[in-house]
Amino acid sequence: MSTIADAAGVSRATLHRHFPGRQRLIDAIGLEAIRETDAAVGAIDYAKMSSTEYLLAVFEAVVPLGDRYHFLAVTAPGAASEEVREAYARQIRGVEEMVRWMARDGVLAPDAPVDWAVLVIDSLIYTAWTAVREGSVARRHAAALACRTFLSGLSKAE
Amino acid sequence: MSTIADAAGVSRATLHRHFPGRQRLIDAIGLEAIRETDAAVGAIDYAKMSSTEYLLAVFEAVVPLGDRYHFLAVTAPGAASEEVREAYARQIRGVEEMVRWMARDGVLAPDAPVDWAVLVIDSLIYTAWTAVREGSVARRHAAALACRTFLSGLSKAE
DNA sequence: TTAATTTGAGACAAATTTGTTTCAACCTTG
DNA sequence: CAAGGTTGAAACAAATTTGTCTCAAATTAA
Repeated sequence: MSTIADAAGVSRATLHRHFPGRQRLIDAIGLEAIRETDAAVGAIDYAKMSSTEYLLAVFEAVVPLGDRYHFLAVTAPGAASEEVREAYARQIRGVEEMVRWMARDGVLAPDAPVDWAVLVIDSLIYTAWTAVREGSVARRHAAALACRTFLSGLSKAE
Repeated sequence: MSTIADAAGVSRATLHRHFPGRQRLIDAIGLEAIRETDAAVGAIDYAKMSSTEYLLAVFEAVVPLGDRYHFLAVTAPGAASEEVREAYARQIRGVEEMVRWMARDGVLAPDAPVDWAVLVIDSLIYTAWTAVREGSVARRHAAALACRTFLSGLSKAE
């Protein structure tokens, strides 16, 4: 708590005033992460695009929020309330829907398991954010690189 | 510490006897994880194979150890000693060498950044282990699926 | 069997973390 | 300016975690 207060540039007392108790803080972070992710993804107008264009747009929208996403994937399941975990599960189902869309469109290989695709997308989002963070990949290239990696991998196309 | 002792089926006192202090325990876990990973990868006879065959062999060897790998990637950097972090960095450089080998062989796309490839391999190892763990992917298929995802992605080949 | 080692349970002190409260200083708003 | 509200610093109690120690029971070795 005191580390968080310091990082927020606020006293420990104030942190407790805003979020009475550790649990409340964790839940608030989780809900905020979900809210921001939903907002970013919800702003995409998927009516106008193909499923792969949508995938790219999702990467573009979510990669910059990578740490929030990661919080939900790693910390929340262990420490957040049932409510947050449920909202996160809803988000995962959203990714699943996107994968099914791509599958229906014939974009995905028929033998690619949906669950696996969802996990790979999740991890590529976090990996792309990590790569930007540590300076391995330029911010403006990260989403496209992740998208391409998901679709065609990194081997030489031929 | 008491959670770990319980999980190990051992009393808290005994845990402290074997690893005097939290730091020593974390370091011991890190070193053991590195040792096991090195052993698994070192047993591969790369002289006989192509770079992609080697990649698959590495996935086969490391995916089953996924949680150890993840410990190094997530917990160790924050809490382990400099020694462990250094050994982990050495391991990452090993992955980097493998990627360069694939690049020299012309297997990788020339515009695929090496650092990105390394990060993707890392994350696919953990993702594959996760998928097995949660039952999304059969244990015997996980490594091959991860390898294929890395090389050609999940889109329909055409 | 006997001796040596290792273990678990429990008590204990110390350190760390958490949560609360008070009060003076500092904003905001009217 | 004046009132109402928010903040940081500090002190404080309570809870949790960590680390140590002792001793009886159990395991292992001789």
